Amino acid sequence: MDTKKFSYEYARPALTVDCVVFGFDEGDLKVLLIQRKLKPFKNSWALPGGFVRLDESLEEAARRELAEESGVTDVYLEQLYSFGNLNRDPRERVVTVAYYALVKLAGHDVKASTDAANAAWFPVDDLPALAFDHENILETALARLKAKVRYEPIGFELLPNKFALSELQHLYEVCLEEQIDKRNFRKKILGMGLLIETNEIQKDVRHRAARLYRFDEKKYRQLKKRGFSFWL
Amino acid sequence: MDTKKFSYEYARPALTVDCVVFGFDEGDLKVLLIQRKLKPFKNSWALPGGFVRLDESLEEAARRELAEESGVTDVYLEQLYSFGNLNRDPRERVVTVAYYALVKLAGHDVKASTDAANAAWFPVDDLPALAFDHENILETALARLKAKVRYEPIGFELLPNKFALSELQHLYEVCLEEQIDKRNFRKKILGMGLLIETNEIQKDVRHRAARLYRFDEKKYRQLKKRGFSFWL
DNA sequence: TGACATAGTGTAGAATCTACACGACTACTA
DNA sequence: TAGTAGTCGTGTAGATTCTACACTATGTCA
Repeated sequence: MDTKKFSYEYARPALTVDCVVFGFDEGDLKVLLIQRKLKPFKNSWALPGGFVRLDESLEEAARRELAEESGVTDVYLEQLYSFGNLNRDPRERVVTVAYYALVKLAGHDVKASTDAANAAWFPVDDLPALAFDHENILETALARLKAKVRYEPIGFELLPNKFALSELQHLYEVCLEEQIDKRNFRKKILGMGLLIETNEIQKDVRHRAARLYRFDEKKYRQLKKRGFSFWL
Repeated sequence: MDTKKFSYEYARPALTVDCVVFGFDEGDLKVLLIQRKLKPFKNSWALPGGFVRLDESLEEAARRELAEESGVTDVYLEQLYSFGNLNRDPRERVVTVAYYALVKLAGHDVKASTDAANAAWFPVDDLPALAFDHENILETALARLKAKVRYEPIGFELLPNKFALSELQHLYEVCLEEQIDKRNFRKKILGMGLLIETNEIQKDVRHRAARLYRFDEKKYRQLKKRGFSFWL
């Protein structure tokens, strides 16, 4: 039985997408990994991903794989980089277009995202060995996140819609790996006029509750058009 | 005669690389384009590029195509973005990994690079219609160049090894599309300590000749390791 | 030798950044 | 219910950096 139905004049690499999914919870940065059920790297942890179909764009493929393998939908998703070294897959030549996603982890229950497949969240500084060149991809994604969080307001994608300033600050401290002065941080972030003060406060917290804020995405888009640039 | 020798179980998109080659000459930013000899878009101008072979990495493919189609070698080359929309190529599904290159155009004679194929340099603000989605790729490359020139010393890749400060300033003015104050520019760029003063001056110039400088790449790498960051 | 074109130089005022400490509020507990 | 523990929320002074701005010097060319 010949299952190889698609023929071409020249050899073609296989094309996949892989996703580095970041979440922020319990005070640190996490990545979503899938445990492989098939060879090669059977039982190893890997980034969610898979083959690109002919009837979908690259981003569509990334979103589909994300949904199928980990139940993650409606997230911030951005192309990261394409990896095409010769021996990244032991079976044959595979080129992958990597994406990274940011999810509001604290909102969704962690276990809810986890039960779709054998998926789990790992702290970025305590990872298992990964399949293929996925450690390399993950490092690239971390570097991108760290750089981009400074000049685009993407940090908010990792927090719930309503958050305390101290949570935001802590997120930045974790991403940038540096301490930030509380008063200076507040001055700067509030000075940009992109946070809307709600009249809610933190709940279930064992000390004085902080005021919650929302990110004003609409205003950000307006300001951006006029040449404003987010900077932290 | 069956020329379709390569068969796969699932359909695969074709994979190409395309290069946006920037040069800086006669005071403005130029792009290298190739005139297509084949359908589709026969006779249209397009970015140099072609199919990725199985025995070469993505970057190798980009360098090979660059050399074959335009004679350009030994340049700064960096991956830009991958484009995979469904109908970017009318024949079939083609995904392309785009790169951008920076060449020291003033050194090499323009015509020397041009005679390899039907290739020519176009000012970025006066381009012909381009094949496929190449205008989109080019815009993406321009945006990247404009952003990156601020925080990485890549501008030097577009200038000859020895250059006058006014040439460097002019390059920045063109890339950033804004006027820069001469004294402030000199203060900042010299203050970084990354320029080596040569004892040469401009030649063939019809006014007082300016002193030439070189970029101190070695020192930049040292400083970068210690956390220094280039900024303009 | 005079006209032209660009090279090369400093400063003052404004804006931004940095470092730093304490009273207010809430939950918990003894 | 008074005390304690833990975080919230706030302002300022000094250092640094940014910005705007104009003239003399040096070489070419006619």
